[in-house]
Amino acid sequence: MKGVRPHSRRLTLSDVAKASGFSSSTVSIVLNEAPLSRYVAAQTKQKIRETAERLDYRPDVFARSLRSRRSHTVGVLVVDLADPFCTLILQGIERKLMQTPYLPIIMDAHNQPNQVERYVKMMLERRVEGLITVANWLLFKMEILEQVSAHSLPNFVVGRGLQSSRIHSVSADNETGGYAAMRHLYELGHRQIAFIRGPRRLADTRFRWKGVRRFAREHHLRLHPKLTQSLPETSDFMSSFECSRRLTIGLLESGECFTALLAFDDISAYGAIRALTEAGRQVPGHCSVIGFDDIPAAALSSPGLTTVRQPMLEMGEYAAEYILRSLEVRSHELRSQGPGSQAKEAFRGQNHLLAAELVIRGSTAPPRQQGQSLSGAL
Amino acid sequence: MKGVRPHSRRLTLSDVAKASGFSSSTVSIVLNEAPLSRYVAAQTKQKIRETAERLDYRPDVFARSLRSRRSHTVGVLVVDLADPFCTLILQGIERKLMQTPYLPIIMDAHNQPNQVERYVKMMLERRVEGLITVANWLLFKMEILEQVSAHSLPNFVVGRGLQSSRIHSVSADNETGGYAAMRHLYELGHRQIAFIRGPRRLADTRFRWKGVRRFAREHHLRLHPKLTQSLPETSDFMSSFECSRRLTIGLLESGECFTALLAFDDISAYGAIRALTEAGRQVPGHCSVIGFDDIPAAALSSPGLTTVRQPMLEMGEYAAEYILRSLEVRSHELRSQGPGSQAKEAFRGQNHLLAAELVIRGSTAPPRQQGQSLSGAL
DNA sequence: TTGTAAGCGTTATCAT
DNA sequence: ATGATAACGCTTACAA
Repeated sequence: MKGVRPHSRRLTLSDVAKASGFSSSTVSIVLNEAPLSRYVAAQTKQKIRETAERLDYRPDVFARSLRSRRSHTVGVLVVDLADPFCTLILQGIERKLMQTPYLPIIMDAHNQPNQVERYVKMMLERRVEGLITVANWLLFKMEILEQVSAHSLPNFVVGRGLQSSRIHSVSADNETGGYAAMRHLYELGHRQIAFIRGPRRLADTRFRWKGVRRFAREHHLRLHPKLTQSLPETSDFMSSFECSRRLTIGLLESGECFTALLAFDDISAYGAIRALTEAGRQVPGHCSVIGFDDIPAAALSSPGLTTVRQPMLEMGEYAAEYILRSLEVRSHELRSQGPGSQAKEAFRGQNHLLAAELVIRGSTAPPRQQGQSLSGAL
Repeated sequence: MKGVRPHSRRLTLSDVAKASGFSSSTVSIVLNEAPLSRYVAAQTKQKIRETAERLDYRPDVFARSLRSRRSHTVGVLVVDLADPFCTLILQGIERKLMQTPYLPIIMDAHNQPNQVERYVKMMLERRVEGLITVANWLLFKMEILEQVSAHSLPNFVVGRGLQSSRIHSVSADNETGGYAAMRHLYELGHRQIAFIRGPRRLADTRFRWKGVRRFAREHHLRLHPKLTQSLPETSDFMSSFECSRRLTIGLLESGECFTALLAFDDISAYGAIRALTEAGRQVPGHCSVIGFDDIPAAALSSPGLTTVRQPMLEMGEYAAEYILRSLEVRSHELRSQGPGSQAKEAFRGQNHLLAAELVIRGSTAPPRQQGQSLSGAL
């Protein structure tokens, strides 16, 4: 038989059964710690576990899934992995799932709506037991996700823009965030504030703006319409850099005076900063800039970007927790043969909000009086 | 039967068989376009495809994998997803795999060596047909990956730091990159250049430095040891920001004169910039700074960061291609029953290098004469 | 307390 | 050209 590779056949359950002297059912029951294993003698368990260990037995996931109808996987659909907003959310999800037998199956739609659809289908085919969608920039049709709910799988959306849907979700408290950003600028002494709002259709845009307006109302601050611009309905998160830069140039050329600029998010804040510095205005010397999100770059740049942090790690963890809990509820239902309970509904609200926290860095400062020194600009 | 959910049983192959009037073997052969399908009448094929389509038949991946011993998945192990260096690589991998029946299974080790080990095992258990490791910051033991090779699966590493291993890999041409960075500074007129080198143990560090030294030698430029600092052996990519900032402060305090600084990577470049601006030095006005990698933030900050771009997308694509090709070779081997051929070895070299390209942005400029104007600093 | 046996939905090897 | 039939490795009634 020289030349023929032995191709050592994989070790199966019945190998362990033979080696331990018990039947494969007993072995299966013991190794899975199935309910029935309560009735198996401690000695037997011990022996079985030992031999399994000794032989380094690894169950075949496919056979197991085929038979048990469970995949022990959770689908994670990322609309665009390149968006820095996403990665921490993913880490949050993974961190939670790591402690469980569930494995996240991550797919990246590259910001292409048809990929989203394709991947949802693939997820379903791969029999994920739940789906988490990380929607950084929500311009794909939510209806696609209804398929998942139709299969009565736990379905959850984390991140931007979910407004009216029956799908549970978590996002940062945009309104309070917008409010906090405004207050920060106000407390520094700014009264002439320019705004780069997000795309109008985005729910986030509206919520943040609501917070801004609420603060303005409470403090008798007039929001000058000429200082208020909106990003176009772009599909690509990166394009908002360039759009924001253009809008800021327009703001500058309009001749209107402003000492601070509140941007929709960090990317657009950087676009604004680029326009300002190109026009010879220092940040924060001549103009303070504040963003939203706290993407990793915000801590890197000089000056650091003052921003409103979305708790992305926590959002990811929350999403994973939701799925885990739903799965738990479900298996209880099955066990008790009861009809669908509404225990799941108890999960704090349809769209949960996590606090957004102001992170003060170097891009904001008190407005400078005319003629004041240029030094100490940082 | 009221109250009992019908729980509509999944549609199986034999359902399609019955509906189309053929046996399940024929249906299977046709739907898979197996070799044997060449002998199936065109009419039959047509009919079978139609009914499968009509019933919206979806094969069960688990049954299929169990039987065929193939998973059609490729494992992608990311050492740390939060590293901006990784995401584009991932997108490159995915972009390539998208066009094939292979699905990437992405796992993120959160920069924890024991997670790497655990996930490699899980990958193996999930029967991935190949493994791509995205090693942004290589401080875990490569030996873990030997397990994969031991299972005689295609095994590939993309990114930083692979030096001496039998595992194939792709990385940017660090030496040429270092050389290009040097040349750029030199051509701008810089002669007093400070260096923040990477951790000594990292292969990347050595290659980049080699390029730097080669340029210096060729142009009779003396590299002042006092201006040459090394980052410590950190495990976390983000900590290099702070380390670099500290080293730069030291450089500044040493009183040595330098008009440009060449950093190990973009993160450390930003650390240096922070130190410089905090010390009141403008970039590039008083000091030019150049990085390495071209992480997304490099285009966002103002001034934009001049850097040496690692072609991450291409590196990812290359990795996926390697796996795909290996898989192809393998199935040919199986078909021809031959012993392991060395066709695989023909894949351009053990460690393939992709060109690193200089990206000139705003953080580098000609050195300024003493007393020159401050304006136009960008 | 443990063993027997019947599938899960495919694919592959034979026949015909 | 197409159809039986036997695995693949596991879980789970049910039997003992």
